[in-house]
Amino acid sequence: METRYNPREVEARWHDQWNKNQDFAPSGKGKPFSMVIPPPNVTGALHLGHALNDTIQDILVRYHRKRGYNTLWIPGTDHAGIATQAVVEKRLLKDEHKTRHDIGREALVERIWKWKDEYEARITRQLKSLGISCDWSRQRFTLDPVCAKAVRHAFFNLFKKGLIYRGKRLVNWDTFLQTAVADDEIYYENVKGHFWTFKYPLSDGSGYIPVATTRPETIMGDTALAVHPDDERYKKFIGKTVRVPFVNRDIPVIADAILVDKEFGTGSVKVTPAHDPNDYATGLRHKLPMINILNPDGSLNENAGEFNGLKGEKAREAVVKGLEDQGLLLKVEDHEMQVGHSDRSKTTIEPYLSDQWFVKMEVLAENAMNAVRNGEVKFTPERYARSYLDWLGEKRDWCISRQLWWGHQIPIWHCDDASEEDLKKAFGTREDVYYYPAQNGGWLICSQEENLKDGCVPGHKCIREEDVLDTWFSSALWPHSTMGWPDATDTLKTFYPTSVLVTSRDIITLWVARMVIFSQENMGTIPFSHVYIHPKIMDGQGRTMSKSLGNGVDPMDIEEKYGTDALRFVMASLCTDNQDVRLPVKKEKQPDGREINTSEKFEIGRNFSNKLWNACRFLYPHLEQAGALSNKLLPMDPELFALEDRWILSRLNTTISDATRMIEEYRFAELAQFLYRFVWDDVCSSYLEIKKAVINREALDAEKKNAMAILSHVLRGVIDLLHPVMPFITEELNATLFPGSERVIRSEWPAADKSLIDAGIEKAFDRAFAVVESVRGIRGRYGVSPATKLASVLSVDDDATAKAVESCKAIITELGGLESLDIQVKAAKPKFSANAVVPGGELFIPLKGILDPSAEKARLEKEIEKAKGFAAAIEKKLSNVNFASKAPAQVLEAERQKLATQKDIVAKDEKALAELE
RNA sequence: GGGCGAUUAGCUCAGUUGGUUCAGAGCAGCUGCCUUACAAGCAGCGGGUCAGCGGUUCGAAUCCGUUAUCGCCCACCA
Repeated sequence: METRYNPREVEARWHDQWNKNQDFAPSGKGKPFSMVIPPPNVTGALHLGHALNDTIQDILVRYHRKRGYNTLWIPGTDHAGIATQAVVEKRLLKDEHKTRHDIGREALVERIWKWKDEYEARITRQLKSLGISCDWSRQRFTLDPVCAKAVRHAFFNLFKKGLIYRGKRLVNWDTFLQTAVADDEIYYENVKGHFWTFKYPLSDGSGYIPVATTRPETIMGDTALAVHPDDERYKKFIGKTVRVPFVNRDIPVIADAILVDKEFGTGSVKVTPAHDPNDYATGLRHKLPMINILNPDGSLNENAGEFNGLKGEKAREAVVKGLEDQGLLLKVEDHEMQVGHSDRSKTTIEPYLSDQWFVKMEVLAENAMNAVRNGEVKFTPERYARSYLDWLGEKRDWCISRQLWWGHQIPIWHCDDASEEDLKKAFGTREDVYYYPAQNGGWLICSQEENLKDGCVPGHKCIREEDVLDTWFSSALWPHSTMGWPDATDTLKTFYPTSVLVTSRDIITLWVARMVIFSQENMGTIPFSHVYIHPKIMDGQGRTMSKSLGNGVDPMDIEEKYGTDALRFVMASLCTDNQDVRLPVKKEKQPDGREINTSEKFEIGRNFSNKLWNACRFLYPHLEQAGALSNKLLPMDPELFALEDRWILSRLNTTISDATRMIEEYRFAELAQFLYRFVWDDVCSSYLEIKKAVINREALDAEKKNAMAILSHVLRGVIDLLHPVMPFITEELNATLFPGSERVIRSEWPAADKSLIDAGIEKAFDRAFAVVESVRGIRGRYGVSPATKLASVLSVDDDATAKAVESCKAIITELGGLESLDIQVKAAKPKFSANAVVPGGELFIPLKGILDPSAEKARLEKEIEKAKGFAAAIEKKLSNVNFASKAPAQVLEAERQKLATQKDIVAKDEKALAELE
């Protein structure tokens, strides 16, 4: 074995092995455990957030596989509609100075597919490199034929039930991409603007009502002027009409207490239902006309009269000037406001009235809420159930249409001039076609088929809807579409619903909630019973990692630098109950000249791998000598057990039960920490060091052989327990130390043997360890090298203690580097010796010529003072009547014990002080 | 504006039902070691009024209230 763990070479080998043996495929035996991967967007490469998400899932999958579950994890990627189209369009513009309209729908979509192929391949490479054990033979893409079929069927079902409708709605319009953008794809920015107050003239010429606005250019779209019903200033105008400047339309003055705040501005509001969300709601309340004054590109249209064709700031200036010319402008104030911008194009969002498709949420949302309320779907941490419920509780209809070219084209055909008879004749009793009359005449025909052929309604034109579906529509089907729904596949039968969904908090509403909804609709059941929400990784300053900030970390860089297991270990360590975790990022030049983002936080993972590796490397020849390098564990002989042997077995079994619990409870940071402690502290620092003398014996005596048997048991456990987190190194070590045994990915998860867990032994060990620490402390104080073997005397208070300590003698002499340990009841302090008070006794180490009496005096005095102070505090507490009467007996006893200990320290140190000269 | 988190050592974070030697880990710092498994290591040391204030309690990092700062989600002011 090499002196350092070499991840690259080992990882390559195990990728091959797992692949060759199809270890990631379901075993076909046992209870099912299944998951679907949250499909990464094909917009770009994976980042650290994915690494974390996928590591956690893989831990769960590998654990359950080892527990004997029939385990399936389905991988795949998401077409990410608008995001992907936007990156490809941006590139088109940059490289060729062309827009999508220059090359047309077909050519653009073709280019996006190419992009997708490139990035899907890259993402898949990254995922595989992480060692995650998905069944790659089932890899899906949200736009592939299997998923497309599911989408058509889901749409069809909802359409037939009347849960999908088409309507005019105010949407967030991206004037650059010319598409509706979802609320969550908008960010707000503070923009310095103005607040214009002008006169709204009454139609009858009797005066005006002052009104203030930040958007004067929308005035041509006004269809009412609203005031507060209780506003004395304007009460008298309610029911009258005012005249819209420029277009000379009369519009009513209405009373609306929801829209209008008496105290704000002029206390009057111009209502433009087609171009403002609040006005839109007001328009619906008062049944106002909605006049669209914008073209899709954001310029004013013919409804704007003389301003037709003007856009943005120009339009605004022209309108303000017009108002001024007519003497209507009263004042201009500076005003800062929040303006919505499209996340994709970074341009200003216009509220815009357009034809869109919606899913009715009323009933669907209620059902999905119930699933969480009644505990069918459980969130971990629990608090996240709240964001889910709050969001669904709004029951806002979901706008599912997008004016894009990349995505699932809506399976609707418009037929404007056919009669119902024509349709009946064309489609007869077909169950895969459903139609109903459109609001403004004609028919909407929905088909489960891929494409209705031209001439499907003889003599009438059927034109396919151009819009595509919101990406989340196909993502919402992911758990069952990946398993082949709507076909009744064996996979669905065996593995649906899935067991756990692992994701991050930002898509609880967008994705998690919608999966529940669609699963309930399509499958009649929930899609998963547990949702584990893991923290989000931020940079050292608490900022989201992003391309634009340049603070993102590429998992593959980390794998190369530290090893994949190291990356995975650190990912698990980050998974606390927290909502964010910070990872300080550091730029670093690589030997090849490349600059990468990395973090010192990964060192612990690499060091840990190396530690484990070296422990095994050390033991290897000795295990070989003992005949333990085999797929059969050497039997242990309990007769020969020393204290440390029983201790390490107790620790092992405690760790088994802890680790199991941690995974079951999604406490991955603790899992990583427990395993780290066990391997580093218990096995390496303690057990191996204690046993070193035995291990290094040349001859294989019974004691050594037993030690090697114990160590193989311990290593067997470590390898199995660590495997879900660190799959590569554990397979490699298993193959080395237990040749011929089953691969760790398949071997059984260990069960804790409760009979070997012994708190008494762990306590005895702790006492021995306290003595060791005293020895080390004395060495540190006097700079005595650990290589210098020391003679020592351990004075104990009574025979019982002497006997107990005798059983730990090996521990103390080995770890303390002692030449001798003379255990005596109430021993006299040897001359020139340093002392240390330990539980039940006192340790003396003669240090003639080294001991510095004055330094020793100062130390003892300090220690005495400290112990006295502490003792006084405890006495005070004990003398408190309330404490004595109310605290539980255990606590009282513990306090008395502590007091005795402190008093003991004082007595012994004082004696030592007296004997110093 | 509504909701949810966070605030503990220089940095990143633990601290599971309130028990005081329970203030911890890793990293960073300092001291000493190439002690034949591991310098990606070993041994030791220093370092924190647990954000502030108030309350409950015999007892609070832990429970309640409140303030401050930071972050996230949702809704958004004509």
